[in-house]
Amino acid sequence: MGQRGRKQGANGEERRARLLSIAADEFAANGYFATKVSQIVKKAGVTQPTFYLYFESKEAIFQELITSFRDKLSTLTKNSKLETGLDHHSLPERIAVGLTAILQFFSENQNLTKIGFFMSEESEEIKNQIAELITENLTSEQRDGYFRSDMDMRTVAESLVGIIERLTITYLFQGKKQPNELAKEIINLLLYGLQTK
Amino acid sequence: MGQRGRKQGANGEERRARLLSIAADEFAANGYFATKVSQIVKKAGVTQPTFYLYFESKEAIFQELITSFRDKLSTLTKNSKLETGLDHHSLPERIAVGLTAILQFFSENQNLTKIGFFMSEESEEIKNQIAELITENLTSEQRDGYFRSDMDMRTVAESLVGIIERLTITYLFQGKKQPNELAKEIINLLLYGLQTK
Amino acid sequence: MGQRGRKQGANGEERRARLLSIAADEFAANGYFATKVSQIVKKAGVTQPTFYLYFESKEAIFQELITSFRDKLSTLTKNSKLETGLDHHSLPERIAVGLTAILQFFSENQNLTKIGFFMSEESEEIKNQIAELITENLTSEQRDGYFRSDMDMRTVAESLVGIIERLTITYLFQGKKQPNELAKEIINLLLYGLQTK
Amino acid sequence: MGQRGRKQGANGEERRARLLSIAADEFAANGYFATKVSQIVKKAGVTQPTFYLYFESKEAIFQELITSFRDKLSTLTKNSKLETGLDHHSLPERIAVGLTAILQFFSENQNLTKIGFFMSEESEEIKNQIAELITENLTSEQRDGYFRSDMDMRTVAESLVGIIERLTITYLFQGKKQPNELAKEIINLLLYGLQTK
DNA sequence: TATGAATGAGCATTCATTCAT
DNA sequence: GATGAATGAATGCTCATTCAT
Repeated sequence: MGQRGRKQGANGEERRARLLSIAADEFAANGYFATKVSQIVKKAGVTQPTFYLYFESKEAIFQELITSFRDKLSTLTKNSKLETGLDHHSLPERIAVGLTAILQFFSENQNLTKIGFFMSEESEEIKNQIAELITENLTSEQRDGYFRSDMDMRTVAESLVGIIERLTITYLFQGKKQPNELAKEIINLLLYGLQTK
Repeated sequence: MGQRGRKQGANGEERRARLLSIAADEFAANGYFATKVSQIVKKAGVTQPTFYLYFESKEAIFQELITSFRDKLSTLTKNSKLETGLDHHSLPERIAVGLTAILQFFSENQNLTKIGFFMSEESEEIKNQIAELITENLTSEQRDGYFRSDMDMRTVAESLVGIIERLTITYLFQGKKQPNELAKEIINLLLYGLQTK
Repeated sequence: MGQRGRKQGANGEERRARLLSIAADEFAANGYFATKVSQIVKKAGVTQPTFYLYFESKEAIFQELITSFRDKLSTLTKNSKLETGLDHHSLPERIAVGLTAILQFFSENQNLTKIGFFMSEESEEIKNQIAELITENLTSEQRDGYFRSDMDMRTVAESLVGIIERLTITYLFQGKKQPNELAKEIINLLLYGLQTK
Repeated sequence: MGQRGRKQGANGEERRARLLSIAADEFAANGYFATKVSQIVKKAGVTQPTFYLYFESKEAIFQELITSFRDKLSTLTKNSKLETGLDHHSLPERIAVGLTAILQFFSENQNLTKIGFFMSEESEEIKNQIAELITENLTSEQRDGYFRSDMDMRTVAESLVGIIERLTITYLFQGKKQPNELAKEIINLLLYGLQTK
């Protein structure tokens, strides 16, 4: 036997997944344009035509990564909505749960996050979508009396997105802080502010 | 006569500035890779060799734009440092001054801001630099007792940078809010937080 | 059961014929180069390796179609030779018989005719061969006194081939005229000409 | 001086014309698909980008050749219309003038003729257009009493086109007959037919 | 100072064909 | 007999950059 001329256990699905993963590495490292199909296939140990066996085009594989990111993030964001009837004491830690999950996802999927959140033309759109979802959650929570009533929750949501994206890069991706730590700090800042007590 | 084949009053300096400005338009609109030197010169009404008379390369003109952005932003950020001895009442509006100036600059230089803040490989570096400067300011201000002492000012600075970048795109560039309005909202959020009073 | 993954009753011969027929469709519709083996097999519901089980190559299947056309046409042309001893009255309709048979064949085998007569590199050769055969017939018939003796029968034969090919496309393939009608018109023109009587 | 790195006297227009001419050679010899841009530029002694300096694409240069052929042929065909009031004696030689001009054009532009008349997807369209123009001429001439009134002139026109295309290939392009000879023979056949007098 | 003309180097994509099973 | 998977070898086209003038 010996699998001559073929990578160990490389059936179609695996090959596809492997290409997708390597493509994510490359796109994340070099950006869309500087990433060459030739590099991807080289690292995957296949030839160029094989690439086109699994993906329509370079653009298509990139889109697939983005869509994957967007879908997962959407779900996580929707799931982070607070239930009603919480008492104010438990609020911070309840919020932390959803935020930690999102940061955890970013932490575990750095390449995907870089691509979807920072390098694609759709990044803005994705962030807008997330901000929109967060706005819905916050507004609803504001009505439940969890937050000050004199603030525009869309602005808060956009700010939160900005904070998340920035701290994700500077702390999470650098391994300087853990998702739950970061979540707590963000919440601490956003709930109580900087003012001297 | 005498000006045939040449734009009215297009001496070297003007031509250079014109190229730089058009390049900023193009880079901001299409990104680095999708912007072609051929497009820039076409819009500028000059030939390709002329472009290389003024700029070393496509990369070089891009860098020049970035450097210009970085320098101006650095200066503004440094200038936003608070003087000592302020009383707590005037704090918010004093902070707003510097922040407004920065947002004003972004608002008036959208192309440059897009390029320097959102599309270049140096964007991270620039934001880090800004965050560093802000951290210094905040830490100093914290020591002056303006802010809670139990918060890591680097994290706050990074958060602030994130908020600024996000609101710049979603509100400032859309013309939805003015620099000073936005500055106030940001400060309001960061000083007092979301908690129900 | 037992036929799973295989078209009902698709034994080797049938499958081969099916591929041949579909290939004829495709070649006739799109030409040699624009026809892809992948298309042919897709329409035939088989895989590419199966194609190569029945045919040496894309070129080979094309050649087989051409050869088939050429052989059938040769036979028909040879059969259209007039017998000796005809009287001049019956001449036109006797000629019409052979010509009709050829046009009938074209009409019933449009794909094959397009391929063999109009799209292959051998088309010229095929037409030459037909012209040669017709020349023999005409010359023989000229010797029998059926035609003017002052005309070069090779030129006439080539002209006839030209007329046939043109009217085949413009009338026969469009369904505008029937083989026997067309035959009569051609003969009418070639025998009596355009001159005002 | 010495024109180093540049072909003798190769300004833009000449280069373009040279490429066009070589492309005509190649297309005529090998067909559209088998002709590679790389071959054309090699024979022209330029690089591939130079090709794209003058032509949008391989398709575009091919179309330019076809359009050129079509336009010239259209003009010649229109010019071949007979004036009214000719007496029947001079008819044949008057017809011969226009036909000779067309054949002369084919003879002097073999490559262009091959491409436009025999190898392009538009060939049918071009022939139809020519047949249409000829039909107009013939019908008008028929009304002037030059031709039998019981024949459908569209059919005759198509037949004439068929004859012309065939004899062009077999006699003209082979150098076996001159345009005027061929014109006379065609007219002789079409006017008087094959019948024994 | 300015340009018409040219190119080196590269890239995404295609397709007929072939193994190993 | 049949196929899932793979590829060798091209090919059209692009673009930043540079001469010769």
